[in-house]
Formats: sequence, C-alpha cells, structure tokens
Amino acid sequence: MPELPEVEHTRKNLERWMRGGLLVAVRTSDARIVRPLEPGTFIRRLQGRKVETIERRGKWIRLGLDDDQKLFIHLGMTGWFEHGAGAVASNPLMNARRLGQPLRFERVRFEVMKAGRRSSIVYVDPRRWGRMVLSKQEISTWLELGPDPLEEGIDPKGLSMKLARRKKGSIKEALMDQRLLAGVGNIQAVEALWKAGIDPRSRASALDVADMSAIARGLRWTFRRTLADLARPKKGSKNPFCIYGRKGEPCPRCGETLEGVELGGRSTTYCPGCQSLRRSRGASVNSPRARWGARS
DNA sequence: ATTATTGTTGGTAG
DNA sequence: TCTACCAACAATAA
Repeated sequence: MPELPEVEHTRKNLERWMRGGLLVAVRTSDARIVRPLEPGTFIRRLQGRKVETIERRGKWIRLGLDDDQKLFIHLGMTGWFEHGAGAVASNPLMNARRLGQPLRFERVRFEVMKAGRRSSIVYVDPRRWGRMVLSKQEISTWLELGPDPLEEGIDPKGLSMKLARRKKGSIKEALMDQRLLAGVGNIQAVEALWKAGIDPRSRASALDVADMSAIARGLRWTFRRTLADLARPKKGSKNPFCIYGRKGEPCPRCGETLEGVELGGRSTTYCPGCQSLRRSRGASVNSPRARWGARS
C-alpha cells in the first residue's frame, strides 16, 4: 500500500475511527509486528488507554495515548487497516462493515469505544513487514526522519545544499532517502521526476535549485493526485499513475516509449524523450531530444 | 515455474 | 566509527 499519500489517507481514517476513543480490547499474537514487546505485554499496555492524537511523519503514524505512551505504526509494503462494526453493540442500520470473524492476514485488532459505539479497527498485513512499536520514548527511526513534505513543506534551497554534498547516488535514490525527505517511495519518486522533466539517473549533486523547485512541484502534484485517487468512492483503475509501471507504453507528455532502469535496487520508469539528464549544476539542458533537434 | 511487487533493516565488507 | 551494498522478511499476481 503505502507511500506518503496512502499513509496520510490511513491517518485520516484512524483519526475518524479512533481519536478520543477508548481501547476496550486489543488482540494480536504477532510477535514480529509488535516487537520488541511480547504480544501479551503489548496488549496489556494498550487496553484501557484513550487515543488522543494521530499524527503522521513520512510513512510513519504515531498515536498519542492518554498515559504518555506512543504507538508508532509503519505499514511496511502491504499493511492496511479495515474498520467495521464491533461484535457487541453493532447496529444493523450502521453504515459499517461487520468484522466479527478474523480477516485473512489479520495481525492486530483494536476494539474501540467511541461516542458510545463500539467498533473494530483491524490491521491486515499479508507480508508482515509492517511494525507497531509501543513506547513512552520517541523512537530513533521517527526522530531521524527528514521533514515531512505535507506538514513542513519542501525547501528546494535546503535540499539542493544537502544534495550538493552527496558524492554518489542518483537523485531518485536521494528522494527515497527518508532522512532527506520523509515519505517519498518508489512510485512517488518516479512520478515526481517525470513531472519535473528530470532523468532519475542524474547525479543528486548535479541538480541546482531550479531543478529542486521543479521536483518540489512534481512531488506536490503527485501527492495531491494520489490522495485524490484514494478519496474516490470506488477504487480506480489498477494503475492510476502516469508512468510508473508503464514501461513500453508511450509517454503521455511527448509520446516517446517509456524505458525502465534499476536504481537503488528498485525498478524505475522514465521517459528518454522529455526527462533530461543533469550532468552538472547550471549546464542542465542535455536531453536526448535537444541533442537530436540540434543535429537535424 | 519464474519474476516482480508502493519498504525497512540488519549484517557484512570496505 | 561510518557508509554502501544486499539479502531477508512473505505472499501474491502476471
């Protein structure tokens, strides 16, 4: 599921379902997901607590509880939440699913009493790469996250200065570095770079402030787009993205055939026609199209 | 059967 | 001690 837009969508859902609610029961037997706590300890420390805040930073969600504990949640690659009427006090008129039986790949279940109604919030995660870390302290992964693009905005100048110091690595890998900017994953990086017209293989240190401004616009554009797609009543097509997963198809902007390359161990789609490779700061125009055009 | 998948992390080599 | 690289984690879909 999750990059920043999906996690923000999840955060909003959790806020509607849980904020101000009481955790009347918690169920899990998954020691992997709730590590380092044992499931029994995890459950005991959560039951009876009230959920006061639901925040997000990058791909992490943090629930603030009334006793100062915090529950840090990461959805991994395949985690999501389901919500439905609880086993008790379920009203047949309620416009909510009934989640009485355990779901396939259910890992953690929260029974929440909120505004006099009881409901189930179920964490489902087939691959079990997600985590729920319960702690009174902040955790290092959260503290080490870079600025959140939605909460704190994107600072092209600051990013550009940080990138200048990177001796190696592509801009695409840099964008996925959670310490630089929190929340950008493979898809959003691919889409934003396409929007910005920048070849993902460009050295991170070769980008100037104007390039970073274009990337910032590209990121805001793809976040908004993905968020809007998630908010649609029915889930849209299987691939709502412009170029991600479309290698071999024509570029929606210039018609050139989209190509694929591997960067940072992840498949990367780009358009050789309208995404230009930055070779060094300043001298930026070096697109195949520009060269081809100049020759003819 | 084979390959690829929206993400971290822990181990190892340098 | 710091960084880069990569296998591992697990289940599905094409």
